[in-house]
Amino acid sequence: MSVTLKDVAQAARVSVSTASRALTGTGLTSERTQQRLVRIARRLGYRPNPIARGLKTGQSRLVALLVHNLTNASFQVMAEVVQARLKALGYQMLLCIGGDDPQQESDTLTTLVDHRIDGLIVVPTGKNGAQLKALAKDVPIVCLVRRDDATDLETVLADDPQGAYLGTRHLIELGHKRIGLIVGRQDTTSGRERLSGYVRALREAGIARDDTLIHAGHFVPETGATCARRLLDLPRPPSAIFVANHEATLGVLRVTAERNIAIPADISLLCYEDMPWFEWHRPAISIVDNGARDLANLAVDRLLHRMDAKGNGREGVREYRVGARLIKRDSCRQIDAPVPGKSAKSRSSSSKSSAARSAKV
Amino acid sequence: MSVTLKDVAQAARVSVSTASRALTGTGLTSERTQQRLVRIARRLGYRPNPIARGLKTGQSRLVALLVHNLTNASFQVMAEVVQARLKALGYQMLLCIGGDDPQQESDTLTTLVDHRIDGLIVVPTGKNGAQLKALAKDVPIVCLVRRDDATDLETVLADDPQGAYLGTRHLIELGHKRIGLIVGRQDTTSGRERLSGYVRALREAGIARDDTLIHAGHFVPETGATCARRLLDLPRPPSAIFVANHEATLGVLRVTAERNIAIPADISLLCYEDMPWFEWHRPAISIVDNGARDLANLAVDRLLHRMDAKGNGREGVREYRVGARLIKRDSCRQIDAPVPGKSAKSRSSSSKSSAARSAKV
DNA sequence: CGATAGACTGCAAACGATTGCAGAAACGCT
DNA sequence: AGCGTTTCTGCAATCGTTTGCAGTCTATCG
Repeated sequence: MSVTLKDVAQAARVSVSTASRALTGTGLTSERTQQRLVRIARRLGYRPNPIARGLKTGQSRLVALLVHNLTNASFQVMAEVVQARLKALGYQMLLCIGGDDPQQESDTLTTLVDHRIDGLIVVPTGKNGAQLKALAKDVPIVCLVRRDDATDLETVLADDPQGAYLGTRHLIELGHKRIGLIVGRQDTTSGRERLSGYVRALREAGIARDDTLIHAGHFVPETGATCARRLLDLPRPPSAIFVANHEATLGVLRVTAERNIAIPADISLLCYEDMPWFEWHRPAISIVDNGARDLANLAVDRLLHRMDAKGNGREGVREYRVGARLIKRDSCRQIDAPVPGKSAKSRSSSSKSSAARSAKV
Repeated sequence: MSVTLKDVAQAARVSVSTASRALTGTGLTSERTQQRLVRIARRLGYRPNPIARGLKTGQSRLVALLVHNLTNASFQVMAEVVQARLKALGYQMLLCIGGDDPQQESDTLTTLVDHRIDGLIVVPTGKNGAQLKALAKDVPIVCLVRRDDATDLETVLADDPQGAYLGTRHLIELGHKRIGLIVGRQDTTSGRERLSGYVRALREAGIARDDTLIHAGHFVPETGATCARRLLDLPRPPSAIFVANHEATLGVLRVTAERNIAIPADISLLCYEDMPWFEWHRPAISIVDNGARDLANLAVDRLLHRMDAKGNGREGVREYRVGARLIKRDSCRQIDAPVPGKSAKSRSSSSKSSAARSAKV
């Protein structure tokens, strides 16, 4: 069917081994035959068979990326970045979707090593540490976004403590004193770390922590809705909500829309992790960007590094943090300074919705 | 490193060939040895090496899916569906992102066949027909969502004429007479077909086609914004907008928000292809669902079919349509019947935003 | 001019499976 | 018992590469 090395060798009247050496550029052939073979190979349209090559070399030119889903915007950009980087290097990406389910993760992992992947970037569920550790002996592995505490794998993490800190500080600087926090489950690293960043910012600003303003929950929109309602139903509702649970954002938005609460006039909103439509939304939604793109890039860097330095001793650094950054858009507003009689303009601009709110809430 | 067939054979004191036959279940071994070998293989943790197997059989157990991006929600669910189906069948999915760029598509295609993929599902750019056609001789291929007119490949398409027809009819049934259409480029199948569905519904209802209400453009949010503005700036603006260009939706939404136009009070909005947040948005956005999930499933079905019936003569059907369906949510409203003096309630509910609109538009 | 190093090249054995062919064993039949 | 079938097993080739080893050739040096 397709043209093989043998065909090229025959056409050039050399042996297969010479052809191989010339085309892989192992430098053990004379300049002249090398060039000649390259030319002939091109003319014949020779393309090496990765399967045959893989059988001999034990490499597949396949790198797998295992994420939970593709709904999460961060995973989307990670998949896109990883795929683009790898393709440029002549690798193909095997994209696997594990659904954050340990069983699926485990199955997938075994079939992946069966396929002799050359490397793996994985967002671990955290429940298959032993297996991952074992596989790491055969295949370079880099963990992404989450750490699997049962392993000592190299891990690329978002700087959630810092991100949450930056976000909270931003709100504080805008004059907010009562800041609601909607955050992820506290049995996840990101959930805990974001809470701690929030707390730190508060502490630095000398604002007392108020636990009625802090709500943790699952990574689903419903969480956002129920938490938002609780926050808004408080006797003294917050003037800003920091939704540090990406998946909860939709729920929060729905509740504010239902209650006709204007953003940012009535309440400021700061979210976590970007979505393509955030900047198209009116008001455009300010966020703390977890740096999905950078995370993916760094993960690829680290993976490539390990793939090159095959099996050399363990290195020093095993955990990398990618800086988070604040992207200010239009969903957070400056709280009127406590100086009276100067806030006429801003008040009037929000009067309509404030009225609507007091009427409905 | 890992346990090979030879190891199993040795442990069982049979030849490699017998082991192979027993484990692949080619039925040429006695029941007893078969069972024995299976047991031993399991005990030893034998897992066949797909690379070695692939070299001999010419199969890789790899199926590729080539889409334009992962931002589009339809592609996301397609990727998830395809991956899930394939995994269940013991295939791995190679996900490639071509960015709707012919050059990238072409490159990707060649490396994919290099890797001896067993099958390919592709959303074609339409510019590499010749190449696709050539590859189809070696690999089963199914086109998805778009047709490549230069080929006679089996193709799974959304029923866009019907979808657009359903959507338009829905709006007409709600009493709308002036329906703005924002649709995709007219050099794409979907762009043309959706326009035709719209026109047909209008014709059936005896509504004259008004070309000032029809805007076609690229598949980007900006298109939505500019088209929406044109529509709204019309002397007699439409009472409903049908955004039959998925990517344009964000732009439309932004413009209505900026101009404080209430949906559906001031204008009804019907979109095309679902997004996870559409039902969380307030108002929840009504859509015509293109059936991404069904499309993906059918594509997999057809591909598997071709992969089984390897190389048998061409069949009859080469084009499949997957039905679109209307999902009614809250962004389209019934236009007040032309009977006067009975519309007090609905008018009052929209009065605020109408006022705002007249003030700003 | 002969020896020797150096630079290329080819032979053949892998890699781990599948598979055609032929031999061996078991069985039934006359 | 002898023979033909049937059923199972093993040998060895094969898929397309890579690579250790040994051999050939040329050039250089004493």
